[in-house]
Amino acid sequence: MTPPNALAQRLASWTPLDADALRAIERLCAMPRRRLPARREFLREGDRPVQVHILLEGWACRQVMLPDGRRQIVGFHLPGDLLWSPVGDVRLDFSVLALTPTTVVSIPTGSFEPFVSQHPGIAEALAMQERVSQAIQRRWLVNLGQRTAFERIGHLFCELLHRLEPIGMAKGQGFAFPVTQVELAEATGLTPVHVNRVLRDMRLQGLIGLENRVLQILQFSALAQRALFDPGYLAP
Amino acid sequence: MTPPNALAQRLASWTPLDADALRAIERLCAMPRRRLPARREFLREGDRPVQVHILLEGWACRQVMLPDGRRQIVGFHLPGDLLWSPVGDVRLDFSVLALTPTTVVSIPTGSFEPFVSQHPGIAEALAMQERVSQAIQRRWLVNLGQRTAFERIGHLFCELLHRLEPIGMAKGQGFAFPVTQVELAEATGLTPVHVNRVLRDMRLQGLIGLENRVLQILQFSALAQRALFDPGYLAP
DNA sequence: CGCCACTTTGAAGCACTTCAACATATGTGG
DNA sequence: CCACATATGTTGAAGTGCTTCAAAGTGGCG
Repeated sequence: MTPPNALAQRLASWTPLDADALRAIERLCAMPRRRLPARREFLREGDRPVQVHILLEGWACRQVMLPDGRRQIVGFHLPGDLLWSPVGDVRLDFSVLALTPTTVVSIPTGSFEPFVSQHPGIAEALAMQERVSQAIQRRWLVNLGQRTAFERIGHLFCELLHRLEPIGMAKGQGFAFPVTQVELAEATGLTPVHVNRVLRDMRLQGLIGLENRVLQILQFSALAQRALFDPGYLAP
Repeated sequence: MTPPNALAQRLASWTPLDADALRAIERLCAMPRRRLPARREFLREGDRPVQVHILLEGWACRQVMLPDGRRQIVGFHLPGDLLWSPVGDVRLDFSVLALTPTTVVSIPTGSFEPFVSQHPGIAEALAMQERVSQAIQRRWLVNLGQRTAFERIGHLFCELLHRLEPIGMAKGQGFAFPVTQVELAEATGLTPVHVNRVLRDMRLQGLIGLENRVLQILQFSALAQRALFDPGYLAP
């Protein structure tokens, strides 16, 4: 389904990569993979994973739980995303959950580090991808802090379209959207009930279509404008 | 006032550093410094700084502005924090503003990279500090998404006490707190009016004292409990 | 078929906002 | 050093965006 080299496609979108680097990435993705069913927890808060984990196929999310059961989704992961790379003996302060059936490749740090240092182009691409991830995280903070429910959801939809396009997972203005309304609520800091009402309004206004887990953004520019979406933070 | 080597103090709190590494940090901090008055913008959204900027003295904050004037503070910077290090040609998606008079040291990338690679201990300490910064960012997201006004403010106070302690900027349970109520509102996604009322409640309940820009946490464990604060994410 | 997860809608409530006014610090120029 | 302007803090009253509670409808899957 997804081309085997989602990672190569992502990295190449940041910096041009030569054939040598692309072959190296292929080799890396040939390492032991793991397939997970939807809704399976892959990494758990408190773990100290010793490998580099990269998502190759499917959607996943990062979440933090509070002791009283409240849960916040702090990010969505798409193919080519770095789920985690160990540093020192830092513990995971979040969990990673598959949202669809996924494929993850797990690379021993001992194989990953020389690989990166031997290919400066790849190192730079990884660094840029990391910076963009951080920018996305900041933008989520702005969303939760300053935006209305409509803006939060609209902004998320615009962001996802922009992230899915370069990896070939968008068809025109639409894409497969495996996130339930409950999860959408946990990502936007709203209640599922209110998410449902906002989605209804967006549909009634002809801005989006959402059926059978497929999201169509029918009027992108109108939605982007009302959600104050500016893609500048997603691409250097 | 602040010891000249706030950076050394911070890095050493992550990994033991030998005398050689400490001398190297001294040399680094001897590079051209800049002093800024309070409320001066240091880095501006859209900039492409070419140097590594490290905060040595004073408080600063990161903020993102929306086109309609709404503003979100996405983080507070304390002495020893890395304000920015350039990667590729990524643009800043946020601004950095001094909250007190500050001292910043700006190091050319050409001097910084060899310095890091020659001292693996420092590289590791920097990497851990970076990871903790990201964990803080995630925790802020959880705050804005899931927590009540009381919990947001209480959690922030607990976090700041924990961050200020290891750099010697806390006296017992108190510390200088240069953040205005307007800024506190912009950091917590609330209105200044409501921040004021929550602070009044905290005072009336004997949890905190806040006068003349000095914050006293009078009952830390009670505040931490009511704010669901768990310091695990701040230290490995 | 029947279960369970997800979606949808209504009605009532509340945490936080908005608006407005005043009080208190902070700073600045004459 | 005072007079004035401006930033910051404080309080009240009214409004609202979102939540909470409750119930019913829909769809996928063993």
